[in-house]
Amino acid sequence: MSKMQKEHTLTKNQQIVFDLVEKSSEPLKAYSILFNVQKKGIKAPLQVYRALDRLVEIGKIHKIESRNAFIACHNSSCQVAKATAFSICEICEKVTEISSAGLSKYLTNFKDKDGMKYSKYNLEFFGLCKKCR
Amino acid sequence: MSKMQKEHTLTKNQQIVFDLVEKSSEPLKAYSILFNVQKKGIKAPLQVYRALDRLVEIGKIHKIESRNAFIACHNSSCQVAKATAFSICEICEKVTEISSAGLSKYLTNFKDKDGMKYSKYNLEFFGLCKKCR
DNA sequence: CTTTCTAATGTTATATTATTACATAACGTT
DNA sequence: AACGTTATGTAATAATATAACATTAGAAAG
Repeated sequence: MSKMQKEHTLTKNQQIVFDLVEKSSEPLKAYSILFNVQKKGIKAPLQVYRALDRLVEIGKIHKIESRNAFIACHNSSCQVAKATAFSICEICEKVTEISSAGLSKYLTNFKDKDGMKYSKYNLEFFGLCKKCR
Repeated sequence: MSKMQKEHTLTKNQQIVFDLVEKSSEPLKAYSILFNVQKKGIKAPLQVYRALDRLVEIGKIHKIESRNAFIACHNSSCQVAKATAFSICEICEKVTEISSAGLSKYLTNFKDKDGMKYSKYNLEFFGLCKKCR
């Protein structure tokens, strides 16, 4: 484990939800997660949302805001989930996390007209993926 | 009217919804819009959502995805709503549309590892606004 | 080991956001 | 006038998310 990354031991529900999201090749929606973890004893939406909230907080997963869906983090450099970028195919809905040092550097250092600097950002690109073009 | 911008005559419901969003100093949520236009004869959520969808499509308003709220476009350069950027204060929830030629140019030209270029993006920055700092 | 504190869990109910389905009306074009 | 298209009206319901409150589990201190 990296020295820089704080260790977060996942609780039971968090682990169950994370395992599912992590295994998935596509972003999962909260109620789809709920349906799929009911056999593991999670019965209510709130149990899922609480686990998701915490997992987002510690950067293990990200929320795709335009889709209300969750995807595991595949970018070791966004450990605290403060700088996220995704590409989304508008046909097949495939979502990929973008790991670009240049992009991340540009946005992290971006200052607006008032000189305001931001502590966090989320960027979603839309277009057609290779397959769908 | 700019030569570049296509003229879109708004229909009755679209105009009612747009007028409200346009007057507002903060992003409005769909059901808050509904409540506020009931005196104008709009009675159902769907009427609001249809107007919002169309207004977003033609670039008169934008959706703040992380807040499920809508704000009028204040950026003459994003006429077709394909390149949007906002700053969001995490305390007071003030939202401002960012107009930065540099940012817009950088993102519009951004290509990922596979050389994929995108037709659209939405960027949301989070931090504390002047007042809340 | 037991008290205390905190975080996580369990459970029910409900709030909020958004869409499906279908019927009708308005409008431009031929 | 007939036709196709877009907008509207309406009811019902689906999908997403949170409030409120009770209970349990685990860590830390004495």
